[in-house]
Amino acid sequence: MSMEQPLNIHSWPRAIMHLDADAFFASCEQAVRPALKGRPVITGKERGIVAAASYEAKALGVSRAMRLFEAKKVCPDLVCLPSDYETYSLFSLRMFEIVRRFSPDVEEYSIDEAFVDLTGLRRKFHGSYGDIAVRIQEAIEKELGITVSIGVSLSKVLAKVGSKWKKPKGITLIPGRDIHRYLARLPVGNVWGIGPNTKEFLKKMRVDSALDFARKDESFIRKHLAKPQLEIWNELNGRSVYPVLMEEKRPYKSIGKTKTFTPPSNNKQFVFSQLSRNLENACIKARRHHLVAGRIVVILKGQDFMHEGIELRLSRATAYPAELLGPVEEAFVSIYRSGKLYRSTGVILSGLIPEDSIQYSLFDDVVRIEKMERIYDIVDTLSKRFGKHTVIHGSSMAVREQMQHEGGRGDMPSRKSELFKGENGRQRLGLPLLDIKV
DNA sequence: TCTGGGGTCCTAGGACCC
DNA sequence: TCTGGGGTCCTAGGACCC
Repeated sequence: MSMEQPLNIHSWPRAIMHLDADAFFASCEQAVRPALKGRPVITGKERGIVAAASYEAKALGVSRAMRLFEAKKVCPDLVCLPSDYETYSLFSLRMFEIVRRFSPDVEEYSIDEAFVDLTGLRRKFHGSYGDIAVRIQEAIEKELGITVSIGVSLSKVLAKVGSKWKKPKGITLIPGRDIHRYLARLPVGNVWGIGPNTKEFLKKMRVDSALDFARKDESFIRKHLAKPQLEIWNELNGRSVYPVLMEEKRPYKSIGKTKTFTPPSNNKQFVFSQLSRNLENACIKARRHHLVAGRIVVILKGQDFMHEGIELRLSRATAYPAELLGPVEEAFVSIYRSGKLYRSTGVILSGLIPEDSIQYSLFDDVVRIEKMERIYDIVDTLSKRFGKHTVIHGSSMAVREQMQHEGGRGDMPSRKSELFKGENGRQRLGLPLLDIKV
């Protein structure tokens, strides 16, 4: 394999901070309701698994992704709450605002994590990077009532090592001369970006700690691994290659909705209505962000956890289910296998572009499209006022019907579409959009 | 961890074109 | 007719993350 391209290594040493909120969802709940402070709290009730656990709950043996009934078994006093993303987003927003008071160079990495480039800020704040970390930590705790853990080092990967080192409410500085001490005590699989696969491979090569990995020759990395690992290797050695990206929320590249249902079903109409519901949800999200999709992937997952997908290319980008339902149904019919038990369906909208950049072709029925725009404006308005899915497509109805009387079967007759051309086991739909009844 | 949901990036290899 | 080599674009699937 050839990787002659040099990596973009920054030429001077940087001071990069990683900030990670402690048990974020649970902490927000405790901040909002002080009566919950000191008590074992978890969120995720709506899904039946633990999404976040407060430190009190963790101390009693509750861990992430645990099933709710198990968590209650080990901890009968557990306070179980549904996740309230609106509130968490608000806390997140305020947290980033506070961080930005110290440096404009902030990357909002996820709802509860930030990277900050602190390079050169010591003079401005009359103190060390550690002092700056303390001030940020104090400001967040005082103003929001939640705690964060912070790592500061020469690169993003090392800063992440630091923020995980001591939790909750830790501050860990890793200067260049101390890097080896931290890495020696860190299993390589715990390094950001090293997943189970790479970990297994490295184990075979007798690379166990992050230090073992960092000490390997560049030639070893280039020979056996790929670009992401080479980047991580450099970062672990204190050479920063990942910049702190402060771009305003980059737009979505894809929007997906998947849902698992239990028990698995071989009712064709029911499975399709699940798919239809996912399509509606994905489109709602796309419209909320004023995006339209040029491509759409339809996915079915069977009991064996193998999934089959098919990608559709649209002649005109859209985020209206009425336009997509036809093609999606064709795709569904082509991959659905009668009698097979399915456990999940999914839809991914990709090739996303801003809705105002749609180009109409000569063949588009502009009048019909505008009519549809008005209808979905109304749908979105109603949903905003009365709740999601106030108006749903008929094709999604079976989701509800199934809830009412379980076990009904109603296989639709299978019809194979000529629109699909198989090639190499993959299939592709070369559209014209189907008729839309508006 | 016997498997929830929402994302991003990388890469090998095919299609297509000189 | 057979054949070589090189470039670009695209996509499916892998790997990883929160």
